[in-house]
Amino acid sequence: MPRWTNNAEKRLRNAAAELFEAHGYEAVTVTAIAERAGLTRRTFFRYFPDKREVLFPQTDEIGEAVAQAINIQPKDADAGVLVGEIITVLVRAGTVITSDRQAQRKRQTLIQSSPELRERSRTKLATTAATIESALTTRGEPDAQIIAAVAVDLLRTAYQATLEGDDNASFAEHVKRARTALRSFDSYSRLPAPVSDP
Amino acid sequence: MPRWTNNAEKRLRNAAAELFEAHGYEAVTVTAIAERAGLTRRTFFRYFPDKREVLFPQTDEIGEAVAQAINIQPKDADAGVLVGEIITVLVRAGTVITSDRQAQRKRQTLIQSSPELRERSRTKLATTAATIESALTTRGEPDAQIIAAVAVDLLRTAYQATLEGDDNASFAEHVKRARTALRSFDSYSRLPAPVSDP
DNA sequence: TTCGATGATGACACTCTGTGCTATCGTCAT
DNA sequence: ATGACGATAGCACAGAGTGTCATCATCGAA
Repeated sequence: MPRWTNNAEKRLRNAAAELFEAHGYEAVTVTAIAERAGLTRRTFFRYFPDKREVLFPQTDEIGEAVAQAINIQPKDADAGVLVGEIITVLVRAGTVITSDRQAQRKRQTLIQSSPELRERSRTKLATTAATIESALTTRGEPDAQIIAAVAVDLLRTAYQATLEGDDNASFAEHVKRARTALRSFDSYSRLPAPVSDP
Repeated sequence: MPRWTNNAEKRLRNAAAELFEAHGYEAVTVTAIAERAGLTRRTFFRYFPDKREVLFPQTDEIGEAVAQAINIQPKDADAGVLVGEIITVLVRAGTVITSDRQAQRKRQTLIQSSPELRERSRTKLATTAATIESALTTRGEPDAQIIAAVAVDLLRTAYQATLEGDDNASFAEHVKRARTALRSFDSYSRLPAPVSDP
């Protein structure tokens, strides 16, 4: 029979979660995590490139899903259609993610408690944005960067709003609300000289 | 007479810049920077909280400027007006920042060369977004978070486009283009079930 | 001038992260 | 058995960041 149940990676993640919850992220050392998992410090770093990563299991599933949806679209789809698809996928993903609000709230609280973790969280979202941007660029979309960035903003803000709200507004509703707010950016441009823009 | 010219902070920044340019960010040790500046490792950390920060001198000037512009507006200004002000200030700031393209290109190349520096760069922008969001929230704007996030996205993407482009498009033109691209987010929502949305 | 306070710097020790390298142990096919 | 192989332990090391104390220059007051 195997030494233990052998899911070293899972054991490490569980140990980390328990210790972080008890003492906070910074107070917990990698050695402590490894020992609680019955392993060695060195082994920890064979499963995770660094200490933060033990809290971010996912590969960029959302970004991949969005890229997939973009690639499926017909060649002549314009930006409006592509964005519509992006939003659809994001709403689906966001709804799934926020299904167990209590667990996500705890996780989010932990992440927000440490600058290191906040930075890593931003990096993950940046990766998602990069994935989306790449898919859009492949299709020749000239404004891929800003579109991808805003899409991820919608995901993030709706995610947080869904978790923070005591009300029962759905993720989709928060996305819709945020999209509406974007209209503020489309007003008549009152810059130095309003040249021509009927 | 003072030991040297005593601008310890400036000396450290210069030393760091020179060494980074010569050997890359990661290859340069804090000790090396300090010694080149005629100081000690320990002194370095008295001027900068960490190694990355030696490359990010600014206090959040842009965020403050935007917040200032927001606070000036009359009480009854709606989101469209506020966003207009935000854009105006961002365009001014962006134009100034991108005035010496060559220097900024070098700086940006260095930052992009290291994951640590990319993360820190994102953190700085997140700070700017937080400043703007706070100013908007103070005014009772319910969509402060998404508006602030998108505003910073405009700043960042236009900044990068301005630096990367060999053409002579201005920062303002890049912002305008990106704003136009945001219209894609305002299309009819074609989600699961189009319930009621005339 | 001398003294004492003050602020900046040096010097040292220490913890923790992250990494390379080697040895060891268990498992499995032959 | 035996040998190959994958996972883990064990060790050593560099570098980041921090706390603490000593030292030194400067400057105002007696």
